[in-house]
Amino acid sequence: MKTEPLATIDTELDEQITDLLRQSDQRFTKGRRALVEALLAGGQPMTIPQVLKADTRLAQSSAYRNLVVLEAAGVVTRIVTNDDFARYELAEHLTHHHHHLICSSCGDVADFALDDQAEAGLDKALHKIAAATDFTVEAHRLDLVGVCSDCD
Amino acid sequence: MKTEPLATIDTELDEQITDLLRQSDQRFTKGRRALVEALLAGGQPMTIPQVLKADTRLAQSSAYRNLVVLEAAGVVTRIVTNDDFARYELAEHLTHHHHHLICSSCGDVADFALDDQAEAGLDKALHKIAAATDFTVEAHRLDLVGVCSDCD
DNA sequence: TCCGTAAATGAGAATGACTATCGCTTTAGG
DNA sequence: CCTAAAGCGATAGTCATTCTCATTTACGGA
Repeated sequence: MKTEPLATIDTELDEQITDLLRQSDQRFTKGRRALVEALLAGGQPMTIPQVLKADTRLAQSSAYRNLVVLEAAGVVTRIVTNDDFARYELAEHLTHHHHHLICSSCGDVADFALDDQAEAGLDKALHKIAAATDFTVEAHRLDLVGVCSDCD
Repeated sequence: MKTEPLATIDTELDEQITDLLRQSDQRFTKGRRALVEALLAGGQPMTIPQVLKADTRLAQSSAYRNLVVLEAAGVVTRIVTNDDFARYELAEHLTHHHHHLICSSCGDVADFALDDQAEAGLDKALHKIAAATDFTVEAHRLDLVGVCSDCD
């Protein structure tokens, strides 16, 4: 595995990820670093084929396996839309809270953020709901479903 | 295909569905009616195995095929979580706008509604976002992810 | 009511994203 | 430098979902 990163993982991020992995008794290996770099460079949730294409040094089986490891460690998030492939992106606590624009035609996903006021209002409403159910709420997920400009 | 419905489709709903299907050049056949009845009786998003178990007269291949037809016609909605099975429920315009509580452990899904004020605020914020993107927004999807009481 | 045709059905085969296996390689750490 | 455990990657396997196709059903005209 050579080292010609698609994107640079700064020291802070590196330490955060190393830490998260260590908590799952896992190492931040070159292959896993390459995955994170590819996701970082991608700038949007990526399917495994996209990741493999972005960095042809990655083996398919290892990519699948390591993305599972990274997800279990809380480093990446798996997003599942209606198309055939799952998508991955860096977890929110390594980036920032955001939401998704999902194309109902091609399944592509882009990120967007709600303004603070709207997010706060949403949070408040959600807390009320959470309190009224027997669910232990961990997170909320807000997606906009539509048709992207490519498919239009 | 006998007729011993799990739930009763009232005349209005029947007409709505027949209409939706007709718009896709499809008929509201007995098998499709049985699917809708099973979903209606289920009261929550159901996997195909659950549907088949609820009505053993249904053939697996037909259930899969007809749920695709019903989805294309806008009669049902396909919900995909992180577990292995897709789930289906009656489309919102046949029921009412609502959201989902998704169990991150078992994948089970329950419905909930936001109070009107919160929903209105969310809608407003979302419209602003939609206007700022090159997405043609069709719908929004808000899920709460957590752990259900069974898995806790 | 009786056909003829087109759609729907259902049993089984095929597809393909994803997972498991397993021998080889790399790494940590004494 | 050595050793044991962890990671790697090629390949085989799994299983939800889709496809195939022969049979059955149902709509519409005569």
